[in-house]
Amino acid sequence: MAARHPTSYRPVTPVRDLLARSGARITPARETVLAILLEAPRALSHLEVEQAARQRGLTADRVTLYRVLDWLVGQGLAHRIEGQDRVRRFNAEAAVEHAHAHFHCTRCGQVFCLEQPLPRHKPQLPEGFRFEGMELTIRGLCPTCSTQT
Amino acid sequence: MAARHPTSYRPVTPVRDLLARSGARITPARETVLAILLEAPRALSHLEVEQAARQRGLTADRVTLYRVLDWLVGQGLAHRIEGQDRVRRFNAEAAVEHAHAHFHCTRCGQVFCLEQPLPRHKPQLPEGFRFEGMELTIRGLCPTCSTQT
DNA sequence: GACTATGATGCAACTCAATTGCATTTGTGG
DNA sequence: CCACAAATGCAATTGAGTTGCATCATAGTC
Ligand SMILES: [Mn+2]
Ligand SMILES: [Mn+2]
Ligand SMILES: [Zn+2]
Ligand SMILES: [Zn+2]
Repeated sequence: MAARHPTSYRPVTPVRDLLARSGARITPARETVLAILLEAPRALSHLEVEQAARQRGLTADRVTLYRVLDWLVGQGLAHRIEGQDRVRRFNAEAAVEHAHAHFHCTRCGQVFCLEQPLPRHKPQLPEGFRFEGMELTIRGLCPTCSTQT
Repeated sequence: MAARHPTSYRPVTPVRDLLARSGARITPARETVLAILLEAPRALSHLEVEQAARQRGLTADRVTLYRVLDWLVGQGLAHRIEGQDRVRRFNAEAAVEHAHAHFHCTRCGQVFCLEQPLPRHKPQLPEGFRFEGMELTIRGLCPTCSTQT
């Protein structure tokens, strides 16, 4: 409920709401990073998250951002895409389940989430293998890069 | 054709044959690495290749192995799988086209090539995106790891 | 078989994302 | 407001992969 003291008042944003469900602490770093991921049109690298965080006035250490990103993934609030360039990228888990493919631009490195759903059925695996999840990544050129020399 | 001098005789193995087609030089490092990849039952990391190479008596530098692996990929003689652990793994391009999925064990890190073919059709992409290729990686536990505590 | 040009290798230093250990700070339930 | 677990900051470290440049070896030519 709203506090009486204006200085302690903080609106319950959707972001804080999402974080609250985890039962863990709501910290500025977690709030800011999740907000960034939710608003991003594509998956962001740690570096991109760091820059966006600075723009929002967050002065968190690089390591904290790494830890926040990992934590968000662990909470199911974000997912992680492994690029072809050894850089991990993240975006918020949309309300819709994470069952979409990703597009990795081989020129600029950007990663886009595609509408393209993954094959719905679990793939046939040889005897003894246990399924956990799958990732479909398409390589190619993004609209910007494909129109350049 | 076979040389007359036994000391200079070298059999034309399938490996040398494959390398010869590239038009580039046939070197011990290239021969050994390609042989290793061809015989491997799964995709190997640079480190695994290095160890296998040592066992075969090849004393090549780490950097050379990196360069050989890249070169093999460039020649279409091998393909590269990007793991979830920021480690690249390689295996020889089978005679059959490389259109199979890979399985990445989340416990031991091993990568297996699956029979499972990729979706044959190019996926539908939003306007402006250009397709180059795709990679389907399944996460889970390998037979060995799935039977352990 | 020796000669040579060019492509391959060795070596050391470097890059860069990500991780770890530990001291300090901070969010939150009571 | 307090206590304490949880989160953060900082510095050092890891580990895969890359780069520049000097040296060496393959394969074509004589
Ligand atoms: Mn996504
Ligand atoms: Mn394969
Ligand atoms: Zn691009
Ligand atoms: Zn395993």
